Parts: sequence; C-alpha cells; structure tokens
Amino acid sequence: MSNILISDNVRRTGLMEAPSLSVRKGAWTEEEDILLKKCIEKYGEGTWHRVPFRAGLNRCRKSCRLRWLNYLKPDIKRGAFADDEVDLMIRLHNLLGNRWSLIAGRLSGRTANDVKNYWNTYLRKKMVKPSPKLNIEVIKPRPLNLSVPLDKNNSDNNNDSDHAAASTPASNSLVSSDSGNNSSYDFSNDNNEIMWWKNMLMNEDEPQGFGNNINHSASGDKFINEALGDVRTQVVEEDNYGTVDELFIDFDLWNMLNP
DNA sequence: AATCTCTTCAACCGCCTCCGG
DNA sequence: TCCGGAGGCGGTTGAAGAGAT
Repeated sequence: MSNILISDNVRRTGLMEAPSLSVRKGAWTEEEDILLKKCIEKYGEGTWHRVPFRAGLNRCRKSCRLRWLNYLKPDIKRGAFADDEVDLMIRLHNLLGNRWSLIAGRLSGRTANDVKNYWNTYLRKKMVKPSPKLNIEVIKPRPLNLSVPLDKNNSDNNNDSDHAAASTPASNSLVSSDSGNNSSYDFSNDNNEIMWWKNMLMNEDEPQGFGNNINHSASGDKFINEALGDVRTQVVEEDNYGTVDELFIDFDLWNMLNP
C-alpha cells in the first residue's frame, strides 16, 4: 500500500480533492481499484468530486471517473471486437464522425475509449483516400429541430413521402431553408423517417478502404438492427438533447465546407 | 541475447457544456 | 447575466509488451 498516498490535506481539511501537486497519477494499482470499487458499490456512481475522499484515494475526480467507466465497471466487455461490432462501428462512424461516446453507447459493453482506441489502431489505417475518379457520396447528419410538437401534422415539411428513404440528406425536404431558423422536423411524420436512418446505417455503399471487407450476413444485419434500434428515436429519447444539437453543428459545418 | 522499432491501450489534458448560486 | 464548479468528451501521450533485426 506504499503507493497509495492519502493526502494529509484531504484528511485534515476534508477537501474533496487534494491539491493538484499531491495527486497521484499514472497506472492504477490493484489496491486503488479495490478502494474505488468499494466506494462506488457503497455510494453509487456520480458525485465524482466526492469519490477521492470517500474512497481514500489520492486521485483527482476525473481519474476516478475514468478508471471506473473504462475499466472497473462490471458490464464492460473486454476482448477483441466481433465483426458485427466493427461493422456497426464503421456505420455509426460514417454517420456520426468521432462521437465516440455516442458510438460506444450503441455497442453494448464497450467504452468510448475502447472504441476510439480501436478506431485509431485498426480502422483508421484501413481508410484509403478516395480516388478522384470515384464519386463518393458523403452522408451528412440531418438538422433536427425539436421545437415543433411531435403530433404536429408535417405535411408542410415533408410532402413527398417517396423520397425520404432513398434520397440524399442534402435533398431531403426536411432541411428547411425558409423563414430563418424555423426549420423544423416532425418526428411523428411517418415510417419514412425511420427508414431514412436505417437506410443510412444499412447502406451497402461503404467508404473506400474499409467496410467492403466485412460480410453483411443476415445475422449481422439483425445485430445492427437490434443494436441500433431507431437511432433517431434513441437520440430523442435521451435526456441529453445536446446530441441533436451536435447533429445541427455537423450539418452547418458540412454546409460551410460544401457550399 | 541484446537492441531497436512498432503497436497497443490506459491514462492524462484541455476544452466545452450544464447547472446552481 | 455572470461566475465557478462538476461532469463529460475527444485528442493526445507514453509506458509496456510484442515482434523484428
């Protein structure tokens, strides 16, 4: 236990975190893991600023949180990524970009750090710059506005029910350009919107360099369907609407880069 | 066997957003 | 409205192990 240094300052003052100079860094020891685990079991997750003091650890709150989320949490799945998981990861990355936490949220038991590491280690290398001759269609996230009541009839925004599933996002009528920031999207619209998301994720046209090597078996597609559910619905159901905001940001960025 | 190079991944860092006072 | 603290995220680093020479 010699390497677990409980700050005297923490003991004496009861401060939630020790001064940065005395906070331990680097690899976690088995003893530290045990202390952190016991603390989380006793008090539950959250209030990370209290964890170092409660657990008797000379670690900063962020370090404790990261250690728990990336390593100690019981439902973390370890080991190599299955083909299905890789397939899903690629599709989600096509859709969401480097939103590792969002991608990890759809991969049961995988952490954002795992996904990020796997991507940077294995998949990024497989990416090949597209040949100028090839016309790669870039899929961009759609702008969504949650300000419209869900039960509103959406005939104004999407009066062509045929285009939703197969059209490109850029051509989608849900991208409203009129009346300033009143662009809106009605989630109750119809199944076309669900199909739009699913088609985006189930699209066989993978970017060059990866994905093409992956077999899209029936079981694999089933896995993807089950894992994804309806991403759009998931995003809406989440408490954190910032996810949707991020899609807006992406859309704006895409428009800036592709005027 | 020794050394060098490459790979992996746990952990840190800095920034952003959210929230309460 | 502003400010500070907490939570959370993505980018990056570096130690350790594996493989090559």
